[in-house]
Amino acid sequence: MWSAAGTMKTTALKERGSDSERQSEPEKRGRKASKETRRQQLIEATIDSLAKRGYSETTMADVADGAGLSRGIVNFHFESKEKLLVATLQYMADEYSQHWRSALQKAGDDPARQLGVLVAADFDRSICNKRKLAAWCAFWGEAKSRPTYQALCGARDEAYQNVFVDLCRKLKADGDYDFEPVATALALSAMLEGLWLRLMMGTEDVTREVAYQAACEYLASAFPRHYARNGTKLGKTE
Amino acid sequence: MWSAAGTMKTTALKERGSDSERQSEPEKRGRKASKETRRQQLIEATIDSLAKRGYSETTMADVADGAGLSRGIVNFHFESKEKLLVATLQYMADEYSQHWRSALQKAGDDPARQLGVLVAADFDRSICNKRKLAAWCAFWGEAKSRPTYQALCGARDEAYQNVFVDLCRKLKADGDYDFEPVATALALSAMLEGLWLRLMMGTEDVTREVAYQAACEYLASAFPRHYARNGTKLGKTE
DNA sequence: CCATATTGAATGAATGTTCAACAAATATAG
DNA sequence: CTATATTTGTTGAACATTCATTCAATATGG
Repeated sequence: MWSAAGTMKTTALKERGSDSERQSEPEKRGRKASKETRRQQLIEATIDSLAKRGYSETTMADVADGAGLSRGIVNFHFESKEKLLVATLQYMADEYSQHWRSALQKAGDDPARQLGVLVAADFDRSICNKRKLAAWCAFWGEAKSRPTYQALCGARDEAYQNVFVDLCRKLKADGDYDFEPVATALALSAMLEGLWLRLMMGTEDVTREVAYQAACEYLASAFPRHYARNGTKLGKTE
Repeated sequence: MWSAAGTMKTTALKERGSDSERQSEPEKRGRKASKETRRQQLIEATIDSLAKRGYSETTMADVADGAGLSRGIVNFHFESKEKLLVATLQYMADEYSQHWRSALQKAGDDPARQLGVLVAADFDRSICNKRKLAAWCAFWGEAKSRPTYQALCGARDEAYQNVFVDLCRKLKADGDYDFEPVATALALSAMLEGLWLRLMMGTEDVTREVAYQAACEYLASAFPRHYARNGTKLGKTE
């Protein structure tokens, strides 16, 4: 399911010009799209607004304008602003989850390759871009005071964390390391999130490539018998 | 400094009851504190509100109530809500900066000890508690769309980052490692920030100790000739 | 023509800011 | 050392604005 739908959404949308699928002709007006399409359109407009104005200044009017629709329409498709935001967060969480699961599936059976692919997936353009990162961060800022957000907000959720722990365990057994798998997995996933934060801030000269390099540096440090310094994975026989 | 004054504020206050220094007697009313004290009191109330309600729901009324003062008072001491929030962020940034500089100063000349102390400082109760972390995160969420915040928002600012790079370089020379110092420093500081984020979310079973352990795990991985697995620093001669 | 999507103005609640009145501290005068 | 004046911190109500929500009217597709 997630692997089939993935191709349409995650490719080619460069940084999303926020007007990708909006045709320039007003096309009269009226109902031009299905219910689900309209919901998605509004969610995308919400992400745009979160990224451009931040959580506290995202208004229903801005979302509607961004989608090129009228004011009242959001309350029709989503019951309230709160519901809209929850749906948006759910949308992003699902997308993220699909993304890493899909990447993991394609990685084959080698744990070292699997972990490398997972880390690389985090820096894929389709999810790691200013727009999405800003939206994530907007929700993080509100998560502590909202239980509903908190549950969805860890992009790197429990399942993700368990996969990391599992892979760390396997690599430890295979490479005879003496680290503590749970702690190492936590350090790794926290680092990925921290790098996202840095990328979102946009300051300094931290680009996606630089951030990815830093992550690879960690892999090479923690699993020297599985990863080389240049970011490539060492062969199993080496 | 923080170690001397620390006893009063950072201990025993469980998580800051938000009414620590407010005496229960109304004390008539009227001006009971100096200008600077009052400003600080309002800033503390702002942090309380940010932590409890999040950025978007922090109101002037809530701040005033939290400080036990009247509505109009905030606009008297700070010109506007925006100025209050900037002052609050500045306050936290200064506190963080002082904290790590002070820790660094006490660490002596050994780079390995210096780095270890810096990492440990990040998990000190006085700055690493739910209240402060939540406030930081509230600002992070708004930083992208506000240049003023962006400049102050990296608790781990440029100076901090430079110290990390410098220490990584020294340790590399001393321990003959083959990592890239800039990338390693970035990975390390990003990981610290990511761990903060995890602590803030409060979910899972990530405690301050667990997070610190994860950070130490990284040190042991990246600098095996300087740090042991149990979190202690290896002697220079060993 | 029926069900439903869409519009846009009206509504009401929430909230930041202003300000006139007031009170406390400090200065000035007798 | 009192009494008065001046400055300055504080209050709380009034005001203006922003914004989510509602809804009657309208448009659209089947």
